[in-house]
Amino acid sequence: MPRPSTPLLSQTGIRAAALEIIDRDGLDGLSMRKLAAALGVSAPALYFHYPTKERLLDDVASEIMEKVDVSAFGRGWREGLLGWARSYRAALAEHPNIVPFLAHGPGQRDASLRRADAIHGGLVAAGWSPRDATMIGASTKYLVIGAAMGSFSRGFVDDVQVYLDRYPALGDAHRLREHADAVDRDSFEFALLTFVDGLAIRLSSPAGAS
Amino acid sequence: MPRPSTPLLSQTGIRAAALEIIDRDGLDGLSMRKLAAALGVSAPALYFHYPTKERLLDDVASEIMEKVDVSAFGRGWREGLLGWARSYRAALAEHPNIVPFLAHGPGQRDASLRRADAIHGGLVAAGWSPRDATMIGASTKYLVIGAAMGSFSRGFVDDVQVYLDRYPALGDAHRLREHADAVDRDSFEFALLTFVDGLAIRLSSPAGAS
DNA sequence: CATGTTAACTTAACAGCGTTAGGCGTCCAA
DNA sequence: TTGGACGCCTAACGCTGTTAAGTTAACATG
Repeated sequence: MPRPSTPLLSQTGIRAAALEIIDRDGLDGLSMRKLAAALGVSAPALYFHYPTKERLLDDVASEIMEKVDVSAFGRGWREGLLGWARSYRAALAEHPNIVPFLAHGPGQRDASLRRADAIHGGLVAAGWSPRDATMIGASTKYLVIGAAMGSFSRGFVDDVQVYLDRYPALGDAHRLREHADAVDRDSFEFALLTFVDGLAIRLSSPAGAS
Repeated sequence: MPRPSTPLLSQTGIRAAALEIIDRDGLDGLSMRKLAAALGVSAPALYFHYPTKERLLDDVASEIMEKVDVSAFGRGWREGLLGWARSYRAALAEHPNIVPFLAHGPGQRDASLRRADAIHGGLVAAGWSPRDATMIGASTKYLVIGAAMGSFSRGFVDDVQVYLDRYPALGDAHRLREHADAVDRDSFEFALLTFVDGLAIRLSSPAGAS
């Protein structure tokens, strides 16, 4: 079956199928053969639309990152930072399995740069020094990525015991894991608000406070 | 060559060689065949000492985590938190390539639980509620893991432009990458101190402040 | 309308992966 | 002295990402 009248594949379709597999089977669960099978096609056919698996994943990651919203910087640095961080985390939490990949390289260069500029610009416009703005941006990213990694892997299960006081009613691991998402969400919000509160101190006090 | 008089392999030796390869060639650069070759042995020989590659990596990760120091909680929650976070980050920064694996599952159960208990206990003893203690522990972990992921991958290169104001002298990507470590270290320290400052507010004000 | 090129797929194959099966000789205990 | 476990070996399985070569439909051009 060569050259069908209507193309069987498209970059959009490939990305969608890939993301579906990743969400369902994990990042390691995605193979080119499995992806091709899901699309009713043989594996090498994919290479006519994406030069490599990594490029495909780059595109999938970029697609996810497009949901990150930096528009709130128009309402002040505090709102801007909170809005950015929350939409960032929400975007990653929707597809936790791709986070390890996403955290290991930039996707589309243009879009990320535009975002970085908006964040940095918004902070500087609010009175932060460029150096502080850089570090605030990086710090916020740390929080988001760290939280996303946590929710990616229920690997923070070493904290089982620690979770118990938060939800003292439950003793079995099943319901515990069920509520781990809530713990993650609460903790992220806690971390973010605490960090922003700490920032407020720094901004109000003269330079070189700490 | 069957059954040599002195065993060629040991778990310790295997771990050391594995970590060396990971540090040099990255996590994906470690294969059982390559590891075996480095030890002057054939690949299946490794399976007499480790049942699986994942178990081996678990052990390597645990070994790294053993350098994390929670003893500073004896000198108050602030010092405890700072000491823990810094030693944690330092341990990961020494072997950035293993961070993605390390962040995806707990290693030795005993050791991590002991650490988690020390952290949680130290916070509660200092007056934090168990719920807050849980979230503080999680938040700090977010910061460390996020920062470690950032230094693992020079993947935050989308921030190239943002870095420029921090080190305005350099324009080429080479020296920029060179200084990226410094930016990461500064940003982590900034994030950690800011977060702890924010915590101090919360502790001094009545419950349910935010 | 015939022709040549390109597009979009196919099957076959390569090297490398983690891992298992089976063989072989050397060491240790009885 | 014999038996068995130990610690390695080679061979092989099914998987991976990717490349090569073949096939034919669609499209552009004379």
